[in-house]
Amino acid sequence: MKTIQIENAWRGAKRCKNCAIRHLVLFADLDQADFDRIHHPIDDIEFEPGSRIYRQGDDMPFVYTVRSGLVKLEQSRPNGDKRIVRLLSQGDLAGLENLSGQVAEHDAITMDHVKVCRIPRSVINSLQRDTPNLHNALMQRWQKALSGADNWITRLSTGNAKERVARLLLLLDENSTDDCFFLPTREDMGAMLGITTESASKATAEFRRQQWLKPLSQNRAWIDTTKLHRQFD
Amino acid sequence: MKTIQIENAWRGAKRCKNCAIRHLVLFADLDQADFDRIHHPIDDIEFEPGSRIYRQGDDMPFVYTVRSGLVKLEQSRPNGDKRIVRLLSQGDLAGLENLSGQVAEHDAITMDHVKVCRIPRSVINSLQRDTPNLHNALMQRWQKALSGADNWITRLSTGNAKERVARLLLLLDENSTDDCFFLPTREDMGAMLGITTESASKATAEFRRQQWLKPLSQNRAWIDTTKLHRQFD
DNA sequence: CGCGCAATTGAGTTATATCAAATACGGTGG
DNA sequence: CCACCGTATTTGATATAACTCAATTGCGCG
Repeated sequence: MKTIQIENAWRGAKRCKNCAIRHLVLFADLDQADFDRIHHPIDDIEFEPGSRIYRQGDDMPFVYTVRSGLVKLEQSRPNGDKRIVRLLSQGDLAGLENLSGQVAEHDAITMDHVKVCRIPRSVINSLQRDTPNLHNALMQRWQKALSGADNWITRLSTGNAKERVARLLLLLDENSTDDCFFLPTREDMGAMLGITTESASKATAEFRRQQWLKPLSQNRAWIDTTKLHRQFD
Repeated sequence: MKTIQIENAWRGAKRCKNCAIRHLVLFADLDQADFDRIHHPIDDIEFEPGSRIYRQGDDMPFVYTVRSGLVKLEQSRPNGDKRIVRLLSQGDLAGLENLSGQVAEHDAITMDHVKVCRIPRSVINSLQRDTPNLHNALMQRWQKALSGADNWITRLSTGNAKERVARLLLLLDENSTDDCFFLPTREDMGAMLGITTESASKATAEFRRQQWLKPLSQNRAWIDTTKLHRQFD
């Protein structure tokens, strides 16, 4: 469990410019000259569900681009229980705070099977000097993260338990490209919403009875967005 | 009520470089040449308590540096009630999202008597091209805002009502340069913590009975940080 | 088939929201 | 300076929602 496989070590990032999801990632607007400036390896890494990408307090000279799957950022409280403060999916950056040399503020843990690119801080910093486009891309990530954090408070940490679960499902559904989406464990729901595992379970169970939520395969589900939205948002 | 006074219109920002709190603000590391590049007015504005600096949805070509006082950023929920998602104090930036041309995501409302500098987006954007120091300063603001948002979730939106109030008081105390700090209304406490006004009131009243909290003048208070921390954090 | 973990369900307890009333406070005008 | 008014705060009683604890069910995997 929680093994890490390094698939490809791209010495010099020769294949970054052919990346299938390059339009989504930090390097979207880089040109050939920019890629030539990358002199440190960008590694392509896969994680199985439940792996820890990095740990709160780690001093790591990397940021991670999520290529596929879902990653949770969670903080531990002094009493030991954890609160999930953000979800990352395709195109998002994990470990932004590492860019300015600060230690990681969260545990980053995969919920799915996850593929990431591990980008050395030095690559970002050296590119920043020469490529204004990277600045814009970075600023957009900051902005998206911050606006997501605000939403997390307003939508997921406000109202009663059923409302919160409903809004979480709607959020997961919105962010999914598919017509179904990843359904977290009840424990993770609780840690995201600031409610207990049992309360999360009771809410999802009721939604299923109402036919507003239909579990499909393992960890995947579909929701009737119209009905859920009308009831709770 | 809610009047706005423009104190000084600094055509060209001639006095920015003599700003008393320049070491705290976005322009900390700018040099003479940088200041010479500022060709749009940076206005110094004062607000009385309860004024709205900008409104959710506004498309404003400005960011605001808080020079003194306390500003709350709040979002309205569809049902009409509001949730405060962040507090800004000296040196913080309000309206960061305006930099990338997006509309304001919050109402920005003063809790105190507040002084801000209103900086046109164009000033930031043109300086960004030439001064890498500004980039670093901006990135630090993004990072601080994001880390504050995470704390907001982990510390202020988790646990029971008394814990939340205690942690809010501790946070306000930490951020205060003084040995006393600004004590929000119970309604604002509720909007920050996701609890009702009455619950916020009951918690603060009990803390006062326990002598852990001592109101001083209007809106100002002192806490026994050791005792509060031992009890609730 | 049975094991282990996650999810569900239920009963009992506690905390918080709700509603209503009383009190304190600051500001205003006489 | 004092009386009054509106607002914020405090307090209490009750209803409701969430938590806690425990037991049961469901499910995937070996």
